[in-house]
Amino acid sequence: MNKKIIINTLERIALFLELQGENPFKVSAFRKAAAALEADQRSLSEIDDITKIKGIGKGTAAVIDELMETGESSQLKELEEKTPKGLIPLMKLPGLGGKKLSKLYQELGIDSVDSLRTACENKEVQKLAGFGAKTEEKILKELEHFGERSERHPIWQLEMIVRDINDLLSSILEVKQFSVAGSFRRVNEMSKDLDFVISTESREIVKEKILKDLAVKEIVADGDTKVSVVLNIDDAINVDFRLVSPEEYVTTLNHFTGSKDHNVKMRQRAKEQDKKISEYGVEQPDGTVKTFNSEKAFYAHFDLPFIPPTLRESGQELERLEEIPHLVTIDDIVSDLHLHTTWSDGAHSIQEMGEALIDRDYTHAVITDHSQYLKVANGLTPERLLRQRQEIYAFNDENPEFRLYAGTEMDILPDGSLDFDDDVLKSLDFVIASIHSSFSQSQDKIMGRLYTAIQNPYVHMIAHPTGRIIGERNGYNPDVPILIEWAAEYGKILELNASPYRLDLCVEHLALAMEYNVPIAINTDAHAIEQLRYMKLGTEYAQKAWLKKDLVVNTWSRKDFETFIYKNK
DNA sequence: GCCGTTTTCGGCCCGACTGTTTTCAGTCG
Repeated sequence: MNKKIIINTLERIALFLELQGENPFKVSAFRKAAAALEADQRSLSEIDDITKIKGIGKGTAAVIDELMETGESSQLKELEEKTPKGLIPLMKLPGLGGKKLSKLYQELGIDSVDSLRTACENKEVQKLAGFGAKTEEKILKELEHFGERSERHPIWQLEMIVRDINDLLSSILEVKQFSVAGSFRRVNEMSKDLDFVISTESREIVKEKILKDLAVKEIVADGDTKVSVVLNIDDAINVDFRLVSPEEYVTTLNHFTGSKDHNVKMRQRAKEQDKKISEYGVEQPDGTVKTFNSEKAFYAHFDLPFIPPTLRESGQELERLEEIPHLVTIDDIVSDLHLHTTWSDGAHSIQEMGEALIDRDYTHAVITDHSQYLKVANGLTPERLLRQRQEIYAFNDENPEFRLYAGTEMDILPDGSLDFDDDVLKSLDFVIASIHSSFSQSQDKIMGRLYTAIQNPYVHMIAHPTGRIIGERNGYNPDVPILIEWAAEYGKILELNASPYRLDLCVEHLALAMEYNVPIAINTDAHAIEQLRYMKLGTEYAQKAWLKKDLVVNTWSRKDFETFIYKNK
């Protein structure tokens, strides 16, 4: 029996109990049991007494035992027979939860989108206790475009919107402080909506200005402290604004940054000290409410180090506190090893790129334009590569405190060969190998291509190892655990491409690479100076994998970097 | 359903908003 199946079964039981309108604490008990099992690092065979795990008791252990013995859960089976599957998608309708759906099913026999629509149209729903005409209207309206609105938005789409909203909020005088919160602040790949927390003493004015200057399609909620709107852009996006006083700002930001699990763990901790956390502050045992100037002070109040938003996920982070000081941050980064210029498909010259890198206080970087195969990107022939190197070294002569290295982002061709001969590669300081073509080849073929690159003594790094674009395409589906083993064996770097479109490798694979001590380079792959900012996103994303700074190549000094790149020369 | 070194019963994170009520339940984050 696979652990994943058990976790899924427990979660499914919770879902069905919820649809039955069961006691919410009972529902969450099943969810907690699933989460506890998932958080436990051991495999099933390594766990001798499952009820020793906190959150798993007699009832949930019985489900697990039965699953292990028979492969099935009679409790889930019974629930599935009792509850129609058509109710599950209805849980997604705003305003409908387990209680209301249960009532609709029990009293009107509603078990699908269609029967719900018919019942609303016949005005049967408003007759039920707890429902009314408004609820019925709202359900009908939601049903009109049910399933159209995409559930989750990719980080690259939201990043642009966040920048626009940041500009708007910066321009409002009455706004004292503000920040994006929610899963976007935690650097999740996908988010359902955007949350902003705003500190102001003039809520009404700020609210008015936001609603006036933003392209608002619909106002979803409009209360004292909360405005919730749907933006009028192609892909409707929900944005919540929380308006609070300057004193409350930090605790509100913390609350709406979440995650939910992190907040629950923090509140439990507070409770042990007889304190109470809410978005407005921390209520002390004597009833007074304490507020904070910074999140650092907030965590210090509970004898905790500052926990970066990126780590606030499962609640497990509270048990890994001693690792936090070793994690990579933007302040540790001294180089960028994957950059394009006007020599191939970049927007800026070597000179412009170099100066922008110096402005960022980097000590070194590598220019890695595309290779000749990539004709659409104006890829470089060996001859142009030679001329480019002269320009790079000329820049170094004028800027002795900084160093640009001559590199390439070389294509691994569809037939499995490399785009440059060893003689050419040998002459370069740094060689990246990447796949940009024939994504649909079999996994064997893709792995063969990657193996050729990994084995080559002059290749230093594999860029964007899976080729994925978040929310758009999965890439070329390599067997990443094997790739990681190869990288460890041949001493190669794997990239964390920091572009919000890619974030490739993903969190799970970064964590696996760290187990194998494979060095990781966080690179922007910038095709223009503005894109150098992606480095911050890259380091934050790396934190989600608990990546240690020592393993991140861009934190290495120029001397250590040179030792690595010249070791086979 | 789970939990307990002030507890084996009575809590379970906390509060805003909405729509239904006429003091509150359900939903949401």
